[in-house]
Amino acid sequence: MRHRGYAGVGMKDIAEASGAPIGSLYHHFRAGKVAIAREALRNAGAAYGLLIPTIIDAYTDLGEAVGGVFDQAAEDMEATGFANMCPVASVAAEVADTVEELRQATRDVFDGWIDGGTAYFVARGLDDRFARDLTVALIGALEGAFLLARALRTTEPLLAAGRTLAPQYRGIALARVSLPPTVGAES
Amino acid sequence: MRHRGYAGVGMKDIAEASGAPIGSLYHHFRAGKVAIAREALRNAGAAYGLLIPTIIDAYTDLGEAVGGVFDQAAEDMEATGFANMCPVASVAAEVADTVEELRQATRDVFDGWIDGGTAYFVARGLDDRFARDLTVALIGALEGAFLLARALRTTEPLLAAGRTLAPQYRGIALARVSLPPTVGAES
DNA sequence: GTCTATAGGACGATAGAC
DNA sequence: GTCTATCGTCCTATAGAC
Repeated sequence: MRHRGYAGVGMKDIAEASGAPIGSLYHHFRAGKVAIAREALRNAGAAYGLLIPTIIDAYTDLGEAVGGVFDQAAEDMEATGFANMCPVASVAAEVADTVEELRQATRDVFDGWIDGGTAYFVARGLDDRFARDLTVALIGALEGAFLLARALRTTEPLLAAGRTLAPQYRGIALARVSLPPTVGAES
Repeated sequence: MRHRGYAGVGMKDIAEASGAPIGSLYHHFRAGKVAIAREALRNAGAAYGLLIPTIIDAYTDLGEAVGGVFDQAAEDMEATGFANMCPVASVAAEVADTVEELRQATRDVFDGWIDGGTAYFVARGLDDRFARDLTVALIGALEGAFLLARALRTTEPLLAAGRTLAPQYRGIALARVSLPPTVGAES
């Protein structure tokens, strides 16, 4: 679904990919396709929520950390042949104006990432409001750079975002603490 | 198409919206739906290419200019009820891995915006490479913030992006020249 | 609970009268 | 060039045998 979009993937595809026949899907997800998509978004959200904090955990300087996030993203993207890096973004763009129930699911995922990231940065010693702005801007810049990189098939957008965002944070220290266990785990 | 996605809009919808019957569409666009989408992307790209430069043209300080872009975007978005601000982004996300021909069309649009924006900033006195990084990062940050804002139905992502990007550019002067006539006009 | 068969309708595309 | 009628295929969802 991250590759073909919500409207672009059929129940037949889901059945084929999961190995189960269509009837079984409707037995477990009585609400049909929307329910499956909702679950998929929830799962993807939980799985990816810790990704940014995990990368940043290796750094003690905020500038290097931010640069590291985009460098890592660029590397991964090139290694995977510019596949879709974020399992939520393309669906979010598609359903925001059309399937209100799924829009809410994507909102919950993003809210979870923002709250989790903010809590992580606060735990690392940053001010509340600063941590939240940074998290929101970081996720936004990443999603936008992913979009451009996939369309252009170049890592330039990711590298440019890193070069643009990182320098101003050089010299801001990140306190050395380990990942809090609950960060971003739930939406 | 910006609202419902490429797969989500049918030829019937296009015919209805345009007033012409389906047969006429296939007469003018022999390649069918893909050709129509390609043209729509080209048009949207040309129409929106001058948008950022137009906003920035009112400023002489780069920091205020960048802040102004995001503030303006936030205002527009709230005023339109969080409708899709960019007619290319959602389609780009959808077709990047699926319809190669349309991926190339979105690439051409983005390339045009990047080249046009870079040329604009250079005309305003910025260094080549700096201008290009700034343009790419700006477009990326905008697209990402649009995505988050539509999902969350909040202007926070746009405002946070502005607060995060703008301050480092305060004090950098933009030379006072008018818009070059060719900027971003063609892909 | 699992799975097959199929309903009912929308899809992109075409044929061909005007 | 314009438009209508329709093709064949695919869709989501369901019914019902096992």
